[in-house]
Amino acid sequence: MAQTQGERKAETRARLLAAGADLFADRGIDGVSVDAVAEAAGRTSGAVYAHFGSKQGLLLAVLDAWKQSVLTVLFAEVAITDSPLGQLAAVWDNIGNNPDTDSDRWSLLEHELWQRAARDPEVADALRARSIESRGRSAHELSRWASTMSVQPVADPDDLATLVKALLTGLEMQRRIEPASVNCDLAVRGLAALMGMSPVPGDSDRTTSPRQRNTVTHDTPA
Amino acid sequence: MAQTQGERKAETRARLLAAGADLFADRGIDGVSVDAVAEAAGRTSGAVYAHFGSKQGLLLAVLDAWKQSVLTVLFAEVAITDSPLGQLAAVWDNIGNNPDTDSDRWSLLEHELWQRAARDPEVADALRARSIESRGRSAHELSRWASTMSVQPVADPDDLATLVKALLTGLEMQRRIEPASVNCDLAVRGLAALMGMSPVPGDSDRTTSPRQRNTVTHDTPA
DNA sequence: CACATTGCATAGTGGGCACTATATATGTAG
DNA sequence: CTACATATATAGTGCCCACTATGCAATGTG
Repeated sequence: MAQTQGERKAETRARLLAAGADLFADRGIDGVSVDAVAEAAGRTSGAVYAHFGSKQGLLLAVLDAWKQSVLTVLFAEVAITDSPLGQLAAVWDNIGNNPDTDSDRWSLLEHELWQRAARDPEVADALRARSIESRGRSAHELSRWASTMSVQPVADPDDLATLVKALLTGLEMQRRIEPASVNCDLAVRGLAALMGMSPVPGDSDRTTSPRQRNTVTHDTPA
Repeated sequence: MAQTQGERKAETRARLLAAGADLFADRGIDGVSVDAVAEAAGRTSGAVYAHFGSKQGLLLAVLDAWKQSVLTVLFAEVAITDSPLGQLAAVWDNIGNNPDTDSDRWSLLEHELWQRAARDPEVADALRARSIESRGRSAHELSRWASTMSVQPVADPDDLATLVKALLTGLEMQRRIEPASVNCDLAVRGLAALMGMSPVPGDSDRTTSPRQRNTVTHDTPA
């Protein structure tokens, strides 16, 4: 007996979710056929329909499995950095400065989902739940950070988390269109302004110069 | 002679572009067939291929025709507002606080294009050109504004324009997922921080309370 | 008034894809 | 060992859609 049926089923499900996340991020949801996902997972489309019922079901399951993964990594990276501005730089490096990494693909997938949410209430609900939860976690970390640093951010923790996420998201988008227009120093200046850290020293300061990339890796959620 | 051939051709082209922009924004590029665009324009798919060669050609033409329209309206709205914080509020109202208006649909279309640009170099080039140009205009307006107001923004005009656009884009995205988490006051606080206007008064200040909506309208570019 | 050209319509055509119906093989229970 | 249950494979089916080939009526030209 190589595997029980339950084990095989669980493995198939995990493979399909991983393949779905990968391909959806790479080629876009509409650019990927159910057969392609199944093949990438070493299965056939029959398995997808047995597990998820439809392509949409697979999509929602991918979204669900994906919760928290990016934020968890982010906090880990910030924790192992020391200077205040260096920590802001670590935030940017994780969100928007990692071409061809896991976080890069997650962010493309997030955009795919966002776009679909604009027209599909079911996806919108799922994304909203995720958004509320991750903002809560960010707000907590940000308020701890602000009191440690003795700075006065421009809004209360929850609103501050919204502003920070918005700025990072917008910068990351801009970077994809026009990489030259966005760099780490710029992101740090923007973040510092929101955190109430005035005024940021110039480029000569080494805290915002190119950093050795830390290597906390993402693991695909179960 | 009702129309010369040239007039008819020009009208068909304009109709197709308008219908394409509308439908692409509404249902997504992949969610709209060439036949649907043609029908919305009162023509048939033959006209689309005669004018643009392919669906992609139509898309690029839509992108091209769309240049500047949003920024032009934005500056007009800001110009007819008086108080400094009121002007920041006017910026947000135009970018992110207008459900079911033209600017709302433009922003959805912008996201459609952004997403496609992530996988299609031809679209990416077109978007990049648009981005550079509009940042230039914004930088100019922002630096004028900053010197008029005697404030010291957190970065030079070009970088400041990038930060402002990023923040507005991110807030607008967040608003679509979770409208309650973003309001005008929050946007004004964030913008003010980037502009170096410390510290923003609380909510009781009337400058950020609900404003009568101005009515500068978009015109579909020729 | 011949007749070329243009602008668009009409009518396919082939391919891709979401989804279904059913078969098969492997594990499971009595 | 028999009989059933389950997980996935196989083989369609019908639809949608980008794109093409061609027709045709209106416009332009001498």
